[in-house]
Amino acid sequence: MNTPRKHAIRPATLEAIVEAAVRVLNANAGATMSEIAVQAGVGRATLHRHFRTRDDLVSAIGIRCVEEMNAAVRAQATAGQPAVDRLRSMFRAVIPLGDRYSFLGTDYTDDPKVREGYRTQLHWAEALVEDLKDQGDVARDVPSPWVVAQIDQLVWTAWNAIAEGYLSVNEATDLAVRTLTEGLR
Amino acid sequence: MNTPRKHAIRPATLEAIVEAAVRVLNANAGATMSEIAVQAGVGRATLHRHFRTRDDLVSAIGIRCVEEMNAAVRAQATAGQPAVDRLRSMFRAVIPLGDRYSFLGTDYTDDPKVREGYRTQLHWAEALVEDLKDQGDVARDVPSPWVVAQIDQLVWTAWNAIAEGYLSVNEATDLAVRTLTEGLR
DNA sequence: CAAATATGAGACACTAATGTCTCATTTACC
DNA sequence: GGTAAATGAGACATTAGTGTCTCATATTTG
Repeated sequence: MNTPRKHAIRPATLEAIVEAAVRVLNANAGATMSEIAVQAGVGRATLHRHFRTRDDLVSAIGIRCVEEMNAAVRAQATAGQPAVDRLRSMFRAVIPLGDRYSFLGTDYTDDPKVREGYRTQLHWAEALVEDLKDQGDVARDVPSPWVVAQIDQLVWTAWNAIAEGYLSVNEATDLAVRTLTEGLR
Repeated sequence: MNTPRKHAIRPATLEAIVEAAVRVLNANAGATMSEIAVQAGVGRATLHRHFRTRDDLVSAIGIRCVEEMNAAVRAQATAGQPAVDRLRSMFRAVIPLGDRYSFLGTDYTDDPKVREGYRTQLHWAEALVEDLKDQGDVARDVPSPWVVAQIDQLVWTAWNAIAEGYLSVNEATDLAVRTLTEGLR
């Protein structure tokens, strides 16, 4: 029987836990189960019922975040477009998830699924950079890891700008593309 | 009497502790006093002798790092030069300290001295950005916080590139300036 | 409404880290 | 070389977090 009869989780409870965990762990990687429980508005025991150990919870959050990112990218991945447009689409999709993203950097999990998802993103980015170079949007003499790192950082910078309220999503997206290709001059 | 008679610290011991703490805390913000002691090659008790609590140690490291950064910037700050050259000098001085720098982001201390040092850096960067705009190296329509964030991120990216061995300090510095002003096209 | 079950609250044992202390040993300095 | 002080090693109490369990309550489902 695949359906557990006891302690199935209520959707609302799961939602509350996951959202709180993302938020709290993002603010403080060393956050405690109690803090997460309080922020989620559930009992600490409920956390342990559905995520037996703290590591289980962190892993689950990691998997969820990385899958969200990949899903967002995949949803925007239209093959025919020019590379710059795909870059813009990618930024557009990923920037609003900046908070989920930063979690992955800080609280790195050793979970193989997270690692795999991360590798998927990396390959995606590398392929995109290659296309950008092919189309002359990025100079050939710039090392690809530098470009990938720059894209990564721009997502974070853009999300921050939005969070701090001085740019809209669209403005931040455009500025990210512009910063990468043309620079700020 | 300002000179403590008992438990003055030996320069070599202090050096070992500080270096180990920077290294270890950078790799893992939640590192334990034991880990730091082991890495420093000193007894755990010695750590507590000179830094009564863990917070004291973290604060001290934070202060030291931020002061190192400010000193490096100050040493390079020649007033007469064009803004771009000052940007390059700043990168040149700060990039090799990337590991000290990243510590400040992760393991944020509430210590007022750290905050103050951080603010100093921020003002410095803001003034530089203003000059860059005046001289046409950065477009006026780009929000200054974006530029400052970009500079910050570039320091980290450049340090990473050096740490991973695919760029030299000079190459990374040049590429950082180029990325900021001209972009990667 | 009634039965089933997910949740909340709290008690509990266990572990890991912190911070204090003592004492023997090593190091620096005169 | 001798003295004073810094260090290392380890014992110790204390604290904070984890993970388990139980039982009463709230919620869903039929």
